[in-house]
Amino acid sequence: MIKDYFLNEIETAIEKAIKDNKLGEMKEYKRGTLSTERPKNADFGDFAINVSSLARYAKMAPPMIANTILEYINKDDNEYTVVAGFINFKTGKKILVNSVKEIFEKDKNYGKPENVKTEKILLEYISANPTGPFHIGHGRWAAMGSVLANLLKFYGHEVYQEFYINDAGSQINKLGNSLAIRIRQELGEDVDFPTDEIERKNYYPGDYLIPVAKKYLETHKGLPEDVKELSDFAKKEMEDLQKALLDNFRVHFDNFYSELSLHNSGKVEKCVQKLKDSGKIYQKDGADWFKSSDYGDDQDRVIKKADGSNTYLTADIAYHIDKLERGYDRLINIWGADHHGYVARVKASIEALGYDPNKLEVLLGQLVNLVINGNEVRMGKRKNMVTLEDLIDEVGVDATRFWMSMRNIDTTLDFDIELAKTNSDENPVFYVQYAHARACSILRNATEEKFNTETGEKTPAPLAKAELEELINNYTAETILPTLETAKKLILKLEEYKSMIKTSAETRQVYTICRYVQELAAEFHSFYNANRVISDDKEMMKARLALVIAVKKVLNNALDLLAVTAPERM
RNA sequence: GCGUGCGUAGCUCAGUUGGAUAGAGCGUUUGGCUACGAACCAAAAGGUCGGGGGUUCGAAUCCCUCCGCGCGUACCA
Repeated sequence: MIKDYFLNEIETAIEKAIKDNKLGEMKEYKRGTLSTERPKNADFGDFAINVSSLARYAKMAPPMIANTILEYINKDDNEYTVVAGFINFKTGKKILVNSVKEIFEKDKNYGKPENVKTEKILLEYISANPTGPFHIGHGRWAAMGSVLANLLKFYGHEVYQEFYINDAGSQINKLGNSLAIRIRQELGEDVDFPTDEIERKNYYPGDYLIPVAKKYLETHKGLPEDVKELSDFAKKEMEDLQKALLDNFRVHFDNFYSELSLHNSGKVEKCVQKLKDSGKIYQKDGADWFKSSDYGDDQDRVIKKADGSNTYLTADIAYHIDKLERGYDRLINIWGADHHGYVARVKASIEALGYDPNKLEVLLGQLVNLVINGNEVRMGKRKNMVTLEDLIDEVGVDATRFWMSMRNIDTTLDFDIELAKTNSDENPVFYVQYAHARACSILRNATEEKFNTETGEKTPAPLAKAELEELINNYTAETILPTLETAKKLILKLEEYKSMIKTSAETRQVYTICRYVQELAAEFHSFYNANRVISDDKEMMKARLALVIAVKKVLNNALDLLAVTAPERM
C-alpha cells in the first residue's frame, strides 16, 4: 500500500537520523507513533505525515524536523515537500504504474491483505423467531451479516455463518394457538382473535397464518387433539418461508441451530449445573438467580423461574458455551440495539463458566425506520409491520442489500422506499451499477466494428479482440504511461481499495465498502468525461482501456462482497 | 433515574487512533451531448460541527456539564 510505503520511508529515515544524532535530543523512535493522512487540500500531495508530535522529544521546531528527515529519504521518483510540520508525498510514476499492474496480476484476489492474523470465526446473525415472516429490521442484519461474512472470508478468516432458531418457549405455543384459530375460521366457525389488547398479545393475529391453515387442511381433516402438532406444523412452515427468502436475498448460512435441540440434548441443564457447582447461583422468591453482577452486569438475572421453567437467557448461555466448545477463536454476534442489555449478562456467564469473554464480540446495530413519502413509519412491535419480502418485491434485491449495508451500524437507518426505487442519480446503487455497465460498454465498443445505417459503410473495430485479450493477459506496467497524468486520481482511488478492505474488515464496518464503491464510480465517471477512451491513438487507447478494465475488476470485486450484481448493461 | 447510541450544510450522511481552509450525495443556481451510455460531468451558493466550560502548540474528535431524540431497563422471547 502506498501509504504504508510512505510511512515506512519516513520511519526508516527517522531511525537513521537519530543514529546520526541529527534529531536534537531525540534518542529513540517507536514505530507506529506517526501515521499517514489524506491532505485536506489535494495540492499538498497524495498523502501527508505530520511530524509535529516529535517536537517535544527532539526539542526542535517541526519544520526543522521535517527537513532533517527528508535528507535521509531515498526519494526515488516520488516527490516530497515540507510545509510547516507536514511532510507531503506525491506518488511517482513507478508506484502508480505498478499499482495498476497489481490489479491485473491479482485479479479476484486484489486487495486481499497479506501478513495478517486470521481466526476461526463463528458469525451469528438474524436469529429470528420462527413465528412469522421477517420484518424490515431483520433485513438489515441479513444484509450486513452476509456482507461481513464475505468480507471476513476475503480477509483470510475462516468464517462459519449460523442462524440460531428460537424454536422453544412460550411463543411457539402462541403460534400453535393462533394457527388453531385460523383453521377454525377456514372450517367456517365464527371465531376471531381476542380484541382485548392484553389477551391479544397471546396470539399472532397476522394474515400470514391463513395460507398455513389452508395448507394444513389439505392433509388433515380438522383440528388435532394436541395443539403441539399445530405448533410444529406452523413452525416448519415459517422456517421454510424464512429460508426461501434468505436464499433469494443472497444470504447463505452454514447452519441453522435449533434452540429446541439444545434443550433436548441436555446441554442447557448441564450448563445450569455447572453454574450451580461454581456457586454462582442462589435462590430468591422461589427462582434461581445467576450472580452476574459479580462479572460486571448491573444486576443479577433469573436463570430458572419460580414455575420451574428456564428463561431465554438460560438457553442462550448454553448456546454460547456450545459455540465456544466447538473451537472458535472468536464469536461475532450481530444484535439489534434493543438487545444491548444482554451483552453484559452473556459475557458474565461465559466468564463464570471459565471461558474468555473477550472471544465474544457483539455488534449492536441500531434499528431501521421506514420512510414512506417523507414520513417516518415506526417499526413498533407487531404493528405497521412491513415484511422484508414486501420490501424486496418493491425495490429489488440489489437496492435492498445496498441500502441496508450503506450506513454505519451505530446510526439508525432511514430506509426511504421511494428513493431506493428510483432509477436516478438519487439512488447510489444505480450510480455504481451504471459505472460498471459503462465500463463494459466501452470494452464492447472497442472491439466491435461500426455500421453506419445511412451510408451503409462499415468501419473496422478500433481494436482487434485478440489485442484486447493480449492487453489483459500479458499486461505490462508501462501500458498506462500515456494517460498517467490524467488518471492519477483514479489510480489512487483504485489503490485505496486495499486499505479500505483492511480497515473495513478490522472494524467490522461494512458500510465503508458502499462508500468506497460510490467514490470509485465517481472517479471513473469523471475520468470518462475528461478522457476519450476509444480513439485513433492506439497507445493512448490501450492505456485508457487498461484503466477501464482495472475499474471494472475492482468494482466487480467490491460488488461481489456486497453480493450486489454488477450488470453488463442496464 | 440508570445504561447505551445519536446530534455536523435545507435533507441523508462521511470525517480513518487529536492536525493544514470541516467533506460527499440529494436539493437549489449556472454551464457541458451532430463523439465511447447526459442513468453522466464541471462549477457556485450553503456550517457557531446541539449549547456552555475544560485539557494543549492544536478539538467535530478527549474530559465535565446541560439540552434534544432513539433503544433498553421482565421470573417475554
